[in-house]
Amino acid sequence: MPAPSLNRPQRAAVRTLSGPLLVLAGAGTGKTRVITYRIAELIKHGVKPGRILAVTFTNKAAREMKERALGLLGRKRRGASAPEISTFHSLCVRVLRRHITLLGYPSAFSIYDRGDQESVARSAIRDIRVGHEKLRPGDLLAQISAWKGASVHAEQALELAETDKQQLAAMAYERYQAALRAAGAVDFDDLLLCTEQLFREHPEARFAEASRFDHLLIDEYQDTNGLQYRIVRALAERHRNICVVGDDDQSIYGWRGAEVAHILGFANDWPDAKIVKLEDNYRSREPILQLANTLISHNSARHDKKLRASRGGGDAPRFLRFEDETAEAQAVVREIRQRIDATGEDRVSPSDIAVLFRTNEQPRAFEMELRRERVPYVLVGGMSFYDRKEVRDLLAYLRVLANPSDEVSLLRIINTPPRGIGTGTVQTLLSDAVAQGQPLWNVLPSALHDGRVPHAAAERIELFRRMIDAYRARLGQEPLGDVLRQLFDTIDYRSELERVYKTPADVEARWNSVEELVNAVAQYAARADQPSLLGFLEETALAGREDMRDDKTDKRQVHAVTLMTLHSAKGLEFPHVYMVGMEEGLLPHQRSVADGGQQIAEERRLCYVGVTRAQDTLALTLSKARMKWGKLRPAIPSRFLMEMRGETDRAQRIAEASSARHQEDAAKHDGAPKKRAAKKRPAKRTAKKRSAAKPEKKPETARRRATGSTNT
DNA sequence: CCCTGCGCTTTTTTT
DNA sequence: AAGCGCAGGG
Repeated sequence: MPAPSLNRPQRAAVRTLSGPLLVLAGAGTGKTRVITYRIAELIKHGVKPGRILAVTFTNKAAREMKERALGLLGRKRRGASAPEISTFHSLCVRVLRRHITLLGYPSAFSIYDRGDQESVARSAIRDIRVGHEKLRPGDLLAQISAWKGASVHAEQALELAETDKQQLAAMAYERYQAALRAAGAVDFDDLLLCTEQLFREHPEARFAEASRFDHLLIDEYQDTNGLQYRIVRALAERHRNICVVGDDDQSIYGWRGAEVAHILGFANDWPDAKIVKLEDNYRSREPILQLANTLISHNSARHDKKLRASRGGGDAPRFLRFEDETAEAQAVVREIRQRIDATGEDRVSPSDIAVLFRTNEQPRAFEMELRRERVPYVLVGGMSFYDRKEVRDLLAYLRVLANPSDEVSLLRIINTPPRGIGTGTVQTLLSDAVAQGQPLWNVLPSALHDGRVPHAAAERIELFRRMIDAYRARLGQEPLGDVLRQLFDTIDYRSELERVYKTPADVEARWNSVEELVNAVAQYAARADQPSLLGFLEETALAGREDMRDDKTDKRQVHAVTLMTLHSAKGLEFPHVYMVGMEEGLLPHQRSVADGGQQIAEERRLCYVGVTRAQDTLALTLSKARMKWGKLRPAIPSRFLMEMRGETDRAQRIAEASSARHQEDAAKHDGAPKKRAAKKRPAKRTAKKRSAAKPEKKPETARRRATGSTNT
């Protein structure tokens, strides 16, 4: 790796080897490079690598940083201990593995991902409903996440809840959390929440963890939430060697509880902090940076800084408008094709191109066109390997082996493949489990004596239970890969695939995933120091959204156009960027238009992040109309397009038009349920049936009702 | 118990 | 347009 020289402020940051250090750095100024060089510098000055902890935003960033830091030190050091570089979540998992029993969780706790969380959320809200005021799993999870980010536990949420919806969510939160605890499971937020609680309630554990490191470095500090902030403080208060790096203009995770106040208040938290500003942008050509600077200047509450472009020249960014999203995708993809096919200096490698968008439904049209034009592409954050149904099924088996209390996983596999244990039987057993306050797994043996469970089903359950137990017993004894292969053989998953999927090609594709999973386990077993099923599951849970580190996929990706959301693009750069769907309702997103102020500012930062990803060329595209639920809707150009060109008045008018339209939509949305309720007889009937138990939708009654149903 | 088809709802970003 | 829940037949 060539070592480009550092400029003066960068050097100053790298050479500050102790004490609190804040690096306030704009986009493309070499933030990550400062951290990497500083790690290498510390080691050169005799700090043991193992005493350094660096925290990054993604696992991918962590891997890359580790590579580079070790590269700077030369190969001979590779054998020695390495600095610890990981995400907050990985860090917390490791802490919790050592201490979580102090909090009453099993040491083999499961980590629930989004899909698992939705299952739990769904059953938590099942009968919490007042009038037409209902809660959707997604809404509940968002609210819970917001509370957890602010360290609000379930019991406190009830008191804090203000709106009716929040009241409902608070009640569901209690159930949700109870279900997780009963399953010996934690969700992603719990990883942080539990760690914070551990540090607060068990000083000896905090001391042990804080003593592992003498230097702490944190990248993307503007995106830390309250939990992360307190964990950082707990870890750094002893040695005070804390270096944080970030850019307040790139704070885009406010919805997850991130607060810019943490980076802006760093100097207050650590009064002796040294502050370094980086304002020389080495990434983007001057006209691109100009656009970005003008755009972000529309945000009022920010640390004022102007980025200087060190790369002059370059084309002015283009603004392109199309009839609809199909035309938009066609035009962009056709242009990409031409750039790839060009000869000589104009030739562009697919991997130098990125298409950035706001929401996950946008790439659909682009995928279609890219396939049609046979342009290689990678969709980042889309359906990953670990989201495939067959992989999730088999992973559920593994998770039950590791932790039989894991109810979501147990429910998923108890009749997959179908083995004659129907929903009726499962419901009976589930209510037994609830009545006895036991995990479902523990009441399975009682099925044989439970008169309500059909004899045939009870026998199937017993077979299933013994099978799982037998494999559990083999876990520590035989190689992991062998055990799993035989397990998948025993349940005859191959036949299940043949039954469900009609064409041989489908079956083959699905079976390939199964084999890939077995391979992934084998690879893990070969790589890990002390391979364990738990370790494997932990890796898949934390890195699941990323692509598997499969050589084949890696090679394909090297030559592919990147499709991703603006959020995933943070920290990356591409020579050629297309920002698509630059419309009101998408960017800024509808839900931010509703709230105005704060939220629009975050959308503006998101747009800023997008623009500053581009090195050489940038195209911003939009459609005049866009399909929504099968209907074509006219679109308003994004106010940000006007803002970045300095047309502030026009931007203002668009903002007004956009809110007006949002009001209309909201009115329509509110009116619709009335119509539906009036139109539909069946709806009335259900309402009548329930009416005996269902009073008006008052908050207090709502609480009583839903609390009552918690017991059932 | 298991499968199919119909109708209803659907509005963001992710470790 | 698509995924989910529910009803009805094998």
